[in-house]
Parts: sequence; structure tokens; C-alpha cells
Amino acid sequence: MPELPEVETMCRGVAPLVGCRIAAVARPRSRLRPIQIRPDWAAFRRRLVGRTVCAVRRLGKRAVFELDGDDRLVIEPRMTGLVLLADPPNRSHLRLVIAMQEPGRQLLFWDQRGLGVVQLLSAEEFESSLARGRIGPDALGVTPEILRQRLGASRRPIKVALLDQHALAGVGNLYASEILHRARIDPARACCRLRASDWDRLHAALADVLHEAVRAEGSTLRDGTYRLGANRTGGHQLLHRVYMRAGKPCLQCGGGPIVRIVQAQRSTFYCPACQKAGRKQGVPR
DNA sequence: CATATGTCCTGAGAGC
DNA sequence: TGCTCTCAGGACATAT
Repeated sequence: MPELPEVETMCRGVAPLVGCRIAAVARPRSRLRPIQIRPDWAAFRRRLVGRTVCAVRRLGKRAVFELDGDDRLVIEPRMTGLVLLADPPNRSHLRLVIAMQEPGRQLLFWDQRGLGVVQLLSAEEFESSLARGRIGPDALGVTPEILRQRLGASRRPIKVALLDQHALAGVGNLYASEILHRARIDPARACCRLRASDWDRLHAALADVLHEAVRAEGSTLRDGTYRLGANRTGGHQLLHRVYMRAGKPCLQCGGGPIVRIVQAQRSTFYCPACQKAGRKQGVPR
């Protein structure tokens, strides 16, 4: 499930396409339902061919290709999408091939479940979707003050609020649990009940966990869909302290065990000992 | 407006 | 063995 670190890794992977010019755009044939491409396929293709890739950026969980003429190609991998230069896991779930004029250069979008969305937007459309709060500020670009400003007034549990991409972009289900564990905050606590010190720890944990995961090139989970091409996996799954570790001892306090609860129909993993609401925030032995 | 819930999708794995 | 069922969750639509 690509979240910020996985999308960042994919964007870095396709950075060699900067400067390349799009020669052809193709949708491989498939028995599967086609993914969403906007605007319609004909216009999408017509507007892409001939464009040059000026930059590849990431915003939250989206990969944004800036093209000459100021259009933006925005790819949302959602659950199982991969943005690659080559070597997709298989051919049957390859959804989009953008071939460049430069020999051997191409951009691939592979997506097993097909929930991903690919859009071509004008600069105005892209900016207005940000301005109208459709996409919140990137999680790695916020200060502790902005973090609190974006989430602090909500009565929702902090774990649920962290997943709201309109409030803050980039954190998904996996890293929300890891971040709250590192910050020693109870995932069920309402945002509006957090104190200033909690926001400081949350901000530090957010940056720590996400940077650590980027360094490890993201997390490949049991389903194995997240790949870096050439069948390479990410490495951060080896560093998870709570995610998918229900019943196992807490790596922080040695106690535990880690508990799984469900919030907003999603799994949350946490250590009740380390993350007890209102507990004195020391390092337990 | 804020918050909660249902929906899309495919493949893996469980259970019979 | 082969079937049916459940589950995973990102982002949006719809309901309250």
C-alpha cells in the first residue's frame, strides 16, 4: 500500500525520465477492468504525446510529473499501484506504458487491483485542487505548529485524523501506527485532547519514521505487491515495531503484547503500555 | 461544516 | 481438490 515513503522511492526511481520527451502512450490489453484515466483516453493521449518531462515531484501519496506547457501528469497508486522504469511484477496488471523518444526510456504504471487513478491536469487545475484543500500539505513539509493547526481542532481519534489526506498528505494506515507508537501517543485519543508536548513528539516521530522508511526504500508487506522493479523489495518492513505484530512483545518496553484494534474500518496496532493516554512520558524499561 | 460509513477492486488464504 | 468466503485499505461518494 504505497504511502509517502513508497511513493517517494518510486519517484526517485523514475527521476531519469526528466528531460525525456513522450513519444507514445499505450494501454496494454487486459481482461481486467480498466483503471481510471482522466480526462478521457483520447484527450489524455493526445495531450501527452510530444511533451517533455521537466520534473518529477511527490505530493503526499501522489507522483506528479511536471511537463512542458505546464500540464501535470498525476499518478495515484492507491492500494497496489507501482510507478516504474522497467521490470513490472508481471504483464497482466500493466496498466499504462508511456514510451519516450530516448531509446529504452519509458514510464510504466502497474496496478494489481486497479484502484489507482491517472490524471492529466493543467497547472491551474492542479493548483486549485491544492488550494481548495483537496490535498493537504505534505507530511514531510510541516512544522509542529502547522501539524497542530491542521489536526488539532478535530474530535476524531488522532490515528483516524492522520489518515485524512485533506488535512495532511502522505501518512497511511501502516505508518500512522508506527508514528503514534514512536510518539508514545494512544491512537484512540481525540486530537483536541493532545497537549503541546504531544504535538512536539508527534511531529518528531512523524519525521523520524518517514525519513527512516524513505531510507529503507519503503515497506514490502506480506502480499508482496510493493516492488522497486527487477523484483527488488523495500526494506522497512524489517523495522516495523507494531504494524502486523499483534500478540508479539513490544520492542520498545519489552512488555506488550502489541494489540490490534479497528478504527474507521482499519487496523491499528499499538502497545497499551507505551501508549497509555495520560501516562507520564518517560522511557519505560 | 465535521464526522461516519459504504464502495470500488483483485488475489491470498482460510475453512469446509 | 476445488469451491466459497473473508480480508487487506486509499480515496471518494453519500449519508447523517
